[in-house]
Amino acid sequence: MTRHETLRADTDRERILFASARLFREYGFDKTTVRQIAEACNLLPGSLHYRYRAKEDILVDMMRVAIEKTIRGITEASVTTQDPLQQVRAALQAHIEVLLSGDDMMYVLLFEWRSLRGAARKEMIRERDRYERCWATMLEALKEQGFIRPDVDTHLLRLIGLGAINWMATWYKKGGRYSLDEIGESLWSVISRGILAPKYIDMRKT
Amino acid sequence: MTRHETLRADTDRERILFASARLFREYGFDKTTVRQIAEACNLLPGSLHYRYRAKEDILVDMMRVAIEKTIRGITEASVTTQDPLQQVRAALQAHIEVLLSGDDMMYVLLFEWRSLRGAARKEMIRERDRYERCWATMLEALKEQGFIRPDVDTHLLRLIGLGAINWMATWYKKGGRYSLDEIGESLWSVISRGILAPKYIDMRKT
DNA sequence: GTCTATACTCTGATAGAC
DNA sequence: GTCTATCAGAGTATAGAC
Repeated sequence: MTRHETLRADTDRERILFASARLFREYGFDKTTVRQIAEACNLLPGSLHYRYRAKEDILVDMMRVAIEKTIRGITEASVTTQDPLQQVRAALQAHIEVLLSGDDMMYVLLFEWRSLRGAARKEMIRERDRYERCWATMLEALKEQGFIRPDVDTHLLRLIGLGAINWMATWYKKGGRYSLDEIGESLWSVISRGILAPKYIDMRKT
Repeated sequence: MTRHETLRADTDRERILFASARLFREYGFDKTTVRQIAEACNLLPGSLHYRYRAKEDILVDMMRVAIEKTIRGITEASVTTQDPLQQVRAALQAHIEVLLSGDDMMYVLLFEWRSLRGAARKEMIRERDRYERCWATMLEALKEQGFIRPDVDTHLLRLIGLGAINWMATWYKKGGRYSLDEIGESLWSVISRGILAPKYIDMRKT
């Protein structure tokens, strides 16, 4: 396959994924028909079938892209500083921004994994675990270094924190009452005061 | 309608709602067929249709029951004490317990409202707002009385806190690593330290 | 109130011409 | 690679006997 073909393929793939993501988000995976998807891509159903043999294949491919984007987001954000606290702060903000910046695939990733069955679902659960392990590693390191109070269970903390962020996808509206920065700062304000050892609380930057 | 008929109707209604909730949770609303529901209730599709004219009607009725249960849960919990901090603590635990105690309808309430369209969806949004206003009232009162630091935005706090709880429905497993009490205590530990004015932090009971 | 039987629509997926 | 045409099956909802 030549470089040109690769680029074309990526373009087509992305056009299908973006259009599908918008539809899956608005109507849900089950209520979206392959005819709708094809129409949104200016393709006929038969042509779409040539790219993706089944509707579920589109969903799986979309989720792979979305989770990769999320992992890349928090990874790149957290390497911009050496300060362990700032790394977590940056990763938190990155997760919020990747999730809420308007990419419908992120929304689909969170709420449509139930539409997957069998092997595809297992694969996505593995991918999600891979993402969560990034957080587990960060938080455990922070605790070992004494930043986090000993009585805090980092596993539960991760579930609570990521839950608060993921749920934002249900209420955040672009251009609404809060900016992404305000949201991130509020969350960090609560969580950092809630979990840090006393001597570090005043070291937080917002 | 006699008392006997009322009870019968409620019983039938509940049988249908419980069975539907289990199916909606397991397969999703869209993938659940009316034939499946009827079979799970030991009814034939025609008989089920006599009770509920459309599948969506079952979902709406179920959500009404679930949201009423939630509101009753936090209301009854918060009146057991006069201490404003303990009221919020109790309401928080009540929300966790109502949500995670195993009632499939609660799960459906959280994740299937997207399957509603038009008037039904609007009604559910109103109901959800009614519930959230209970929290808004509690939190604003707490702030006015000086328990919560002035820089905390109670609206955002509510969204963050309820998000953390609601997301628990995606990961909590009965009999798993954490009990409902542990989960509630961890969340309260983080949030209370995170938002309370300094002089109240040591007044918290866990 | 409950059942049998079915109408009618739309779905995902495919076959095969071009 | 893209299109036309169509399949087999599943979906909701209903009509009408009992």
